[in-house]
Amino acid sequence: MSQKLGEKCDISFIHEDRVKSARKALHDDETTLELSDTFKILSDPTRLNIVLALAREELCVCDIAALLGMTESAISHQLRLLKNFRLVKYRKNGKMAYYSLDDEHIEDLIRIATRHVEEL
Amino acid sequence: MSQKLGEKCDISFIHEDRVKSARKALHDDETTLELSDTFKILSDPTRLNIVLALAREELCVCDIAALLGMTESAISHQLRLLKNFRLVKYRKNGKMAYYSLDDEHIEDLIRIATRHVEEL
DNA sequence: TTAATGATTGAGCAAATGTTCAATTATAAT
DNA sequence: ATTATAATTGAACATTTGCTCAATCATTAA
Repeated sequence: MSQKLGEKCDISFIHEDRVKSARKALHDDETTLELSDTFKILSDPTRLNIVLALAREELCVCDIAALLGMTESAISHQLRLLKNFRLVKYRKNGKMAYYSLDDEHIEDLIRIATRHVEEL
Repeated sequence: MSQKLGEKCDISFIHEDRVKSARKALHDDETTLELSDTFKILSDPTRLNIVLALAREELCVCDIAALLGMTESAISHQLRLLKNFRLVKYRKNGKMAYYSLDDEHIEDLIRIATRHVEEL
């Protein structure tokens, strides 16, 4: 995120004032990365469906696989990502692993995005 | 998204009631895809920065490249994606292309996500 | 007209992604 | 003990992604 002054775009900063102003709208690099990662975790249809399902019901891997018509393996891989991201949690009961949502804000995020999509 | 009943997970639908309930939380396939695409467009740090910058200021490609310390080519490629997604618009003036945000809701989305990230 | 410059484009490439498949673990049932 | 099954894991694979580089377009300046 370093700016090279006037190497290209040589009328050295075509709009220096605007660029300065725009810079204030950006976040620091770490926050930016966390932000984009938040969007990334929801950017896959399978994961999005898993999150939506778990927002309503506690389900085992088998349930989710049946619900989405996918293999348990594929679901398990995605659940690991969601778990690492602390979006879902699980409890073990015998052979089964019961997953549920572990985040209050993500539903708001999806709701806003849904509204956005519907207004097209 | 087709469900194969009882092929695997053979106690045929471990929790049929819950799966049925969870299914109601899902969207149709097309909406799901549009939703995940909405998140995907914001899932890259460069695009996220571009959107945040254009939310505050109208900028030319050159400005954005300088702001983010990247080549005009890289920025132009990302702008094309954002333009196709109707998140940004542009006007031409001579050699320059002035880009600006073309979406009211996306800022809300980023704001909610920012709040989410800050609460970790 | 010629040269210079902002912007766009396409090919190429390395890295990341999402699934399948097979192997493995852990628990329950016989 | 043996078998069956829910779940996890790692390797392999094709696809997608985001960038660079070079070429090109479009407009302005000389």
